Amino acid sequence: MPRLGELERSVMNALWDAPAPLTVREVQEKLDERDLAYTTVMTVLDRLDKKDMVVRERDGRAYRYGPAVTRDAATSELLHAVLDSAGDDRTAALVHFARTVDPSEAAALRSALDEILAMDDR
Amino acid sequence: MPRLGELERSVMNALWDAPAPLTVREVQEKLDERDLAYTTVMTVLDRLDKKDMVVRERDGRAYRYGPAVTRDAATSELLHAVLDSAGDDRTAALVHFARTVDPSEAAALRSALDEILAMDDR
DNA sequence: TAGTAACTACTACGGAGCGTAGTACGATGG
DNA sequence: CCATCGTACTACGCTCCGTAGTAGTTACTA
Repeated sequence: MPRLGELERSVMNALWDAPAPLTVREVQEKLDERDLAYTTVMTVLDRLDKKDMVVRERDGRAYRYGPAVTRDAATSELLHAVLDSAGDDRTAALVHFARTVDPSEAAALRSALDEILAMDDR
Repeated sequence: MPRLGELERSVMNALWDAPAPLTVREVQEKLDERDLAYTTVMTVLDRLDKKDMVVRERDGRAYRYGPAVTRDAATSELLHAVLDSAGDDRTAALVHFARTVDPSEAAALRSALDEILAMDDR
């Protein structure tokens, strides 16, 4: 997954927050604090499409855009990418990370790990 | 911590791999497969310095450059940055991540979490 | 002592990514 | 048939980064 710019990320967030695929117009309205031109939103969605971050489907004369992956999966992929870029010290980096996450998140993380490790043992 | 380019990352790796701070010349030699100009390496080190990724100290008429943070810490910071960019679903992203890490890394991660969570309980 | 080698500081340039948007053109509905 | 809405394509300026040259300073050496 390629890296996203700040506006691209906002658009993805809009798509992730929506219960169903959105048209360009609807995305523009969701971002109306930024007062973007219609074509700006179109360009961004087009780039996201080229990056395979969104899926588009025809709806009458317009397109509807939806996220190609869930937000969790996308973030998780990014985490993996960072880890891969770390080269050798993957484990060390993870341990460092573990020591610096928010406690409640640490707990969530551990219980998820417990589950998957338990399945492996079986 | 700012994002690094590919050459910048190679230079950081050279610094991380070295037991002590390196001069420009020494970094250039470590990267000699790439056959970079001396000044190219200088520029990169200069940029890394402006990004606070390295520390430089005088050594005679030359400078010696060392990493400003350990590799683990840098990677861990990046992981945090990714997580922050994820917005709401931090925990969900972590859970997704947990389910997709390499099993041996999952084990390492969990034992690190065990430690820190145990300390918190105390 | 004057030339050369080593090192730094500053400037430059081209390509890619991205925020931003305009124009041209086709379809559609009154 | 004309105005509206939507898409496709093009564009422009900024920043980052890989890459490097030049100018200037210090220091050693013949």
